[in-house]
Amino acid sequence: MACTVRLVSVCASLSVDELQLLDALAHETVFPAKETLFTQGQPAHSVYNITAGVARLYKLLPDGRRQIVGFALPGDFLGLAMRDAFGFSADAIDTVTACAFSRSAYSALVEEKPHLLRRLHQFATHELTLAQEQMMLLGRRTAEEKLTCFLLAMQERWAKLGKPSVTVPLPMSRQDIADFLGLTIETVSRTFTKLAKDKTILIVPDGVRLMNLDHMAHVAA
Amino acid sequence: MACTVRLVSVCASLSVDELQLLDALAHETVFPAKETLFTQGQPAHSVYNITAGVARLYKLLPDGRRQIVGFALPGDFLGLAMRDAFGFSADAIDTVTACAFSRSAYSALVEEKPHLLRRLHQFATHELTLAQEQMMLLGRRTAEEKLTCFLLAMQERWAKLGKPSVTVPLPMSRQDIADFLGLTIETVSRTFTKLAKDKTILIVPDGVRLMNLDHMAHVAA
DNA sequence: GCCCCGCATTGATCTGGATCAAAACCGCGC
DNA sequence: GCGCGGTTTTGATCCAGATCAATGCGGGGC
Repeated sequence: MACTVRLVSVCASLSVDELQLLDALAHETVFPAKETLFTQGQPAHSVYNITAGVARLYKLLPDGRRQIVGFALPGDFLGLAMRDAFGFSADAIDTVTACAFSRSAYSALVEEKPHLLRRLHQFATHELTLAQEQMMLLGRRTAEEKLTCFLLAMQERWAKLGKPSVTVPLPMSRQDIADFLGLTIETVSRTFTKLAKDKTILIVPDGVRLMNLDHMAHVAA
Repeated sequence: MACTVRLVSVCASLSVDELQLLDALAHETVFPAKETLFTQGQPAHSVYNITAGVARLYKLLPDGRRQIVGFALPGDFLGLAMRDAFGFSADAIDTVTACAFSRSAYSALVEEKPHLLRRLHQFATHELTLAQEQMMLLGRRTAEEKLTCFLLAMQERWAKLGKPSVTVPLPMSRQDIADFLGLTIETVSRTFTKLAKDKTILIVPDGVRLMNLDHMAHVAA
């Protein structure tokens, strides 16, 4: 497994021989941009560990309203929050590569490796903390605060993956950002424009440069 | 430990001797209505298992805006989503009794009892699923849908605790409901009035009677 | 019983963000 | 380079829910 995210991912807790066990179970899969990894409600035969690319994770209402519950970056694990069926859909934003594990084999391994379970539990509680932060954002923040928090959070996430920079890549569309922040595409666009006019950010191709981190951190509180 | 929530709680996974170990660690604590269990950012010396009453779990912004991230009912475990400090505050809505465990003793026990860890992990992933559901609600649903979903969810939760009934107790204030649903108290009140006029619900002291479950389930989708 | 006092309801008005509607941009294929 | 389809930006208007402002109501203390 030529895994470039080993140190930040679930696998970081494992010994060499445990990794070999895991290797035997994993099959690396490539999903081209826009392809579906899995769909909400579908029986969860596999779980995934993203190794490259970005995926959007979302829930749909019957009338088509969409809420993106998260963006999965390299190192993220998909399959924590499901019993038999996936609780959300996932699709590739750019080209995504992922380690897929059959759920039964993965469950069996987790049973007998408490290290791995502890690591997964850490991931789950971290996700839960982020989800609660997102509830605050969705329920109580203004459009400008939402976008500011989002940009800072994305910078932070890329930084943890070894790409610390004030230039933040944004591979997702404006519509995706809107559906993540509980806004419309027009409001997201207008808010980007406003932050750019304020010289808080500079809009660059496929991303944004953060020009006034102090001010942004203050808005995000 | 005269624990009335044993079957639905974390403890359900334990054997008799493990329960005795846990008993030795627990001290039952009573919090009168409005008292604080713990505060966001405070070092987390204890974790809690609610045995009676209802607590509100919330985050505050520096300017006072509040988001309630959940209501803790009997059987709920508080202390999943924190590293060293609590990620949210909790206070008693009515009289709350809880089993408190010192965090260090609890961590040590979890280390050596994979049963308990697996159970905690189940709780965490369940919480995560609920949190994602709440994101959908906060980001994409209308006021009427929000309240309808909330009332159905509360009914479900009381039912799982052995109180199945179309009369749903609501010990929390209108302001609490507003801060949970990302609305104002006025909108919550108006929406209650509208649902009552539609004969979807009947407002009773400290709660609500659900008069048209089919219609509510349809709105909640 | 009656007076508070904190909560809830109702009413009137305002507004942030949604909706509707063009334009502008930006690859990409030919 | 040019045309074309999808995305983004900008503009004009609208409206769900917020805000501001009384009024109502219920339970506890005396």
